[in-house]
Amino acid sequence: MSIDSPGFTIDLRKLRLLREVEQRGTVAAAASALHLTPSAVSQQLAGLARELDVPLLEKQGRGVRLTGHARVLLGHAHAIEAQLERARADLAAFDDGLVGEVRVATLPTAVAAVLGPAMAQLRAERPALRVRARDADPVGAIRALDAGEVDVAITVDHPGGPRRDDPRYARIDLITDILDVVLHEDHPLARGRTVDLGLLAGEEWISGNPHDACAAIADNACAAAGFIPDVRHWTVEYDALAALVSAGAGVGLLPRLAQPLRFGNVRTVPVAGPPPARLVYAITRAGRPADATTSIVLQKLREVAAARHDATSPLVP
Amino acid sequence: MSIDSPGFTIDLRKLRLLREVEQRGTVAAAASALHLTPSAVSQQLAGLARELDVPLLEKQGRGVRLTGHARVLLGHAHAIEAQLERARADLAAFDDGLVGEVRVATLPTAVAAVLGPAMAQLRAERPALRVRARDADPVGAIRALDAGEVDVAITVDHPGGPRRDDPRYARIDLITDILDVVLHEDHPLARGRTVDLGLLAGEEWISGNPHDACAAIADNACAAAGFIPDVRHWTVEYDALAALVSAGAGVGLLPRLAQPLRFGNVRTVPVAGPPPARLVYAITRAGRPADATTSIVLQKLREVAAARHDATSPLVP
DNA sequence: TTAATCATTAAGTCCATCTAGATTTTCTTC
DNA sequence: GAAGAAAATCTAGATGGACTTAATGATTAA
Repeated sequence: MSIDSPGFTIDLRKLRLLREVEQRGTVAAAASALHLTPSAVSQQLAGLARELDVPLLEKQGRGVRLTGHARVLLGHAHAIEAQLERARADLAAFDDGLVGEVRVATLPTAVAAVLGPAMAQLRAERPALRVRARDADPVGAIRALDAGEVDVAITVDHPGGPRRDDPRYARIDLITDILDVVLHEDHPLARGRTVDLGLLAGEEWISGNPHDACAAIADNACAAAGFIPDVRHWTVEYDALAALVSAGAGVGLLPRLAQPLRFGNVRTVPVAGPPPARLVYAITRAGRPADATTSIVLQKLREVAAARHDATSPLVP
Repeated sequence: MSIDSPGFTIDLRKLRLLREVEQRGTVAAAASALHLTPSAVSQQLAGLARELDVPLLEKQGRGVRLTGHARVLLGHAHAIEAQLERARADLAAFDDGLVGEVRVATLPTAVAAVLGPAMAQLRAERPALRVRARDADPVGAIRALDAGEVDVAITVDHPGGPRRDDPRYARIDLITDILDVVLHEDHPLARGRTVDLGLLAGEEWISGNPHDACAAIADNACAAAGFIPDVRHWTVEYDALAALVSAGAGVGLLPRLAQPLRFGNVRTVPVAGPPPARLVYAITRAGRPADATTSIVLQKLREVAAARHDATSPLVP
């Protein structure tokens, strides 16, 4: 349908004219109230009636009377004008961060620790500010951010991702997610308070997604301990990695955010010395000053992360 | 506020452009879908952003991205377009008598017998067809009908009212409302099966509103019986007339629609011979064929009146 | 009957919107 | 890295819709 074909839309200005005629009783009075000539009002309403193919005005003495069609139409006009008024109010409220939708791409593991609590608090504090969350791995998160599909991404560094000082983005560090060793409960080191990674040089290793930060961090940690891990298995899901350990297939490293595990025969043990970790941060496009809504979500994420950090996952300096 | 001042209304066509840009992703695609040039879409959206004083589009690579403001606006646009769609549907349904409002002016006494039951049935059968009722005496009813304030009047003939064959109106007879004599229970004739009016020639009479049909009918009935009643009291409300009889102030005639009375010491007795009566009818303007909604209400009134007529108030031939 | 009020029509003016072409920016490809 | 393609925007000019003025017809009031 073409944009100027009849019936494409209804001109709200004409509805306004009709409403004014209803309230003031005559075309002339409506025209005067709107600073128009009666001729203009008459022509516009005749045009509206033609577009809709219904009679709107009937002659009544030397004045006019609204038809039943016109009254039906006006019933909706009131609703539409009210909706427009709400739209206008919401546009203003958007600038104050009271109304709007902020789209967030997040690491699945960050939902429980950060995004979920933040959304719960925001829902209570600002009911008209909606957060729309979606899962994304680090690659997908940055891609969605670049494409404008999301306003905020909660993610970690990954190979090929933007550098920390990339001017196209603004970051807020949220929490340091420490990686622990995952061992079967029968493993000789499973009961230790910490584990020296070097002692696991001879084990069969289970690695995460090679595109993910965890795999690289694990490799680096092993390299620092002086060996290259013998990776026999790859998984994308942390749960699958834990399941493999549970089955005795090998050992691995798992971020604390993905814990606790649901396998009774698996133990997680902190790494001895400086812990391998990944920094979870929120990142936004840095073009111009962010919307108030986005700033509020970021601030809430920072608050929630700070509380969480005190509890379980100390930031490394 | 002038009709073309900024903020008077929002052009729905521009909202439609914005929605198309949202769905298709680019200005060019939206323009193509609407058979316009990209230039036109760009200019219109720039104008909308200027009118609303909010940014709607941001540059994103070589394309554009919608701002948070734009998404807030579009949330309302969906609601508005849905409302417009409903308006269009209702305009069509009006012609089928499914949707609309019919305004009725009615004799107060006709509500219980005719209009009330008709409204109840219509509410069940056609929930979207609304009847708006208001009280009116015969003079006010015709005046409201002429002024276009109501579509139907339920009334009776009155002095100065339109003649039965007035071409400006169309009538539908509803019920013949017979007038009975009202007597105090101690009156010697109060226990009779009928009363000969001539026997009441010496009584003090209580009359209704002189502008009302009842007063004229009573006068005529008395004249036919060979006397002119000695009217000592006038009332507008039937209830007041009955109260006067109850107080022993005199006798009178009361329409059957106003009965039963709430005074225990008052009796109503039919007039002997041809009963004085007033014809209750529905009347509409006769200019052009009535709206389907109005016709449906009239038809329902006729049905209800026919049923009522069988029960209590036989039509005189 | 005359005058006044109201709506509508006809004709002309003016402004918003559209098209066409040029420009700028950005992405892709060689 | 250069060239080309794609996208949006800008400018200028054309077009159509909306408004005004003036005239007409109908109705009411005096």
